[in-house]
Amino acid sequence: MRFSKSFIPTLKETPSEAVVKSHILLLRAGMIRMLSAGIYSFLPTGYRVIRKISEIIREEMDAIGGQEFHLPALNPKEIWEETGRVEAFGDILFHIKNREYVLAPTHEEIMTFHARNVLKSYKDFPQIWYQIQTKFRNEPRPRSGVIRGRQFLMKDAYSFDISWEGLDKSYELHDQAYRKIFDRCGLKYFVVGASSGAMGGTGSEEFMVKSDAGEDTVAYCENCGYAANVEVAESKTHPRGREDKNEELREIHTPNIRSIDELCDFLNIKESQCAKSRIYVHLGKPVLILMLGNEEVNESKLEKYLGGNVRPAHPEELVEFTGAEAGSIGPVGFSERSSLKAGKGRIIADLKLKDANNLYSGANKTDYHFGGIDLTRDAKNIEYTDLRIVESGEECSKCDSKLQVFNAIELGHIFKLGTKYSESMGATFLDEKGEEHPIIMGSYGIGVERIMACFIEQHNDENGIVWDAALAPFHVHLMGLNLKKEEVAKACEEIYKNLTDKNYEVLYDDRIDAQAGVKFNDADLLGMPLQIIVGDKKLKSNQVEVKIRKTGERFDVSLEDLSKKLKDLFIDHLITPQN
RNA sequence: CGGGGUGUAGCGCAGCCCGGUUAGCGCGCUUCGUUCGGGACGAAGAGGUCGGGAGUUCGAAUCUCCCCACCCCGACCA
Repeated sequence: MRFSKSFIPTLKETPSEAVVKSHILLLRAGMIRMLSAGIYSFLPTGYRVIRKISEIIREEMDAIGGQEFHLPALNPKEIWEETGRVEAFGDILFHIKNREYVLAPTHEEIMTFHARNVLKSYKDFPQIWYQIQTKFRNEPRPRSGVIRGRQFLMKDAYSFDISWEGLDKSYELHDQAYRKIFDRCGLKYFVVGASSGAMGGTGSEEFMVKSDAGEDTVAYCENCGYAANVEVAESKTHPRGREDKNEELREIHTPNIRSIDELCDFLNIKESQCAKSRIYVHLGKPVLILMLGNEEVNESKLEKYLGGNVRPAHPEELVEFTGAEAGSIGPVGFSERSSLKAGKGRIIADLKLKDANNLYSGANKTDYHFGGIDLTRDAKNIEYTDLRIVESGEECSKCDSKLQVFNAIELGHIFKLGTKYSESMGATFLDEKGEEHPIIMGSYGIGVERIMACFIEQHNDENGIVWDAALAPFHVHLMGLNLKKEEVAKACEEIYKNLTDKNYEVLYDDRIDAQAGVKFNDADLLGMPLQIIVGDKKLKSNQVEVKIRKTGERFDVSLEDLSKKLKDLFIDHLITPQN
């Protein structure tokens, strides 16, 4: 490709809307442009990268027996109503105004629709169906360039099995395929256990890349490799325990004290002497959650424990359920009180509070707290479970090392869906005995643009992007300096033809009026793995210069040796070592 | 959806508080010349509904109100 004939609008300055590195570099390198918030156009160079990523994904999906589909993004709304997901997605789902269509945010329904019409016999299984296709999600706040958009490319795959063992196998195949895909793309990633959230299902793993631009928070143990989304992450819990001298329960007047901090200041006590209460509503009933000190409730863990969605109680409900306003709520007398109005109120406490005594907590009377609370004496039937959000530096639950907690970008997610969609949509098969069963499904996604963005996040320097050969828009960036000199132009044309004939993808900077510095800077910004620099001085001794973008290493090569040298370089140096 | 911020030429910005010739600057772009291995120099040019609408005023980029877009933090994130 000739630079002078290409649309590669590089930018010298950083556009003001870009904050994260990959976004800045994608814009500056002329690979993407924003059309609207969270909606990006891929320019030719950027789209070449997308195609390379897609091709790697195809090869690995095909290798596990996947069959590629291309489903419509425009979907009849009624299919989405079969599974109740029009409501579940809410405002995230784009609706078409002048016909009853929605823009698909994912494709479980459509794949299940096709499966139920065709996969009728146990002999038809297993199946793996996938596509690489545009998804639409009305994100309230798109951000970080292509990392979170309203329209994005996703490789989504779906497995159909007749047994749970079959699902395990399909899931395992995807796990292996995903590792190969991310390895081939040159990404450093790790795999975490995750909450399956509203997708429903029985198990899931996320493929994550550590990044400050990430929107997920994960806990990771370097020592044993334990990794989990903080939604589900566990650490070694040490209950605060009991103090020897057991105090009497006593009421304390605490005017205008609302927070644990204020309570500690007011009574001159430590956080570890306090139990914070939060009221959640689960299936219409109040549940009191007790946390040690100022620790936050992990709502994902709570939902998992209770089974079903929870929401924090509204201020009016607090008074109704407890008789007190926020800040004065506590476990003592809660169950008895709420039994009058809304059914027996459960109390669920974090494991750190297991059987603790001498605690301070709200008295369920505004502006009053209790001191000397003994959870084994003063509140009945407390359930204990892990409800904390893991923090950096806590002990790993699997070994004795310390956990790190950091942000990460989710690249891929694999789910064991089970029968959620097949049951609601009536996708069944007949087994050998002629009995009907719902198909057992899995669902597996990869964010294609995110691979590109994450790669750039991990492979850049102050001058620009540093591509590996696998994803680079071109293998070689050929530069002719001062092309007004005939011998330079002639040599460049020969090299260009020669390398192109050998199936190298060459970007030839043939701009006549661009200065050397401009070409060097654009080449570093665009970041092809190899640069070939042709200048008149070295050409006099029949040599050109080769520069390895990644290392900055440069050396002279004679024209005759050039293609052999390139071959060696591509084999030896230009693929990032895998995980 | 809550909080904060920005919107002036393709890009980056100044001007706005305190209204007043023809709205500036750097980069980029066009033409000519010189240069030619790390974003060169000189000269001459082109390019603007100052985000949109309404209002105040003799006069609005500037003041007021409404709307829109975009960014950041939070909430949300199947």
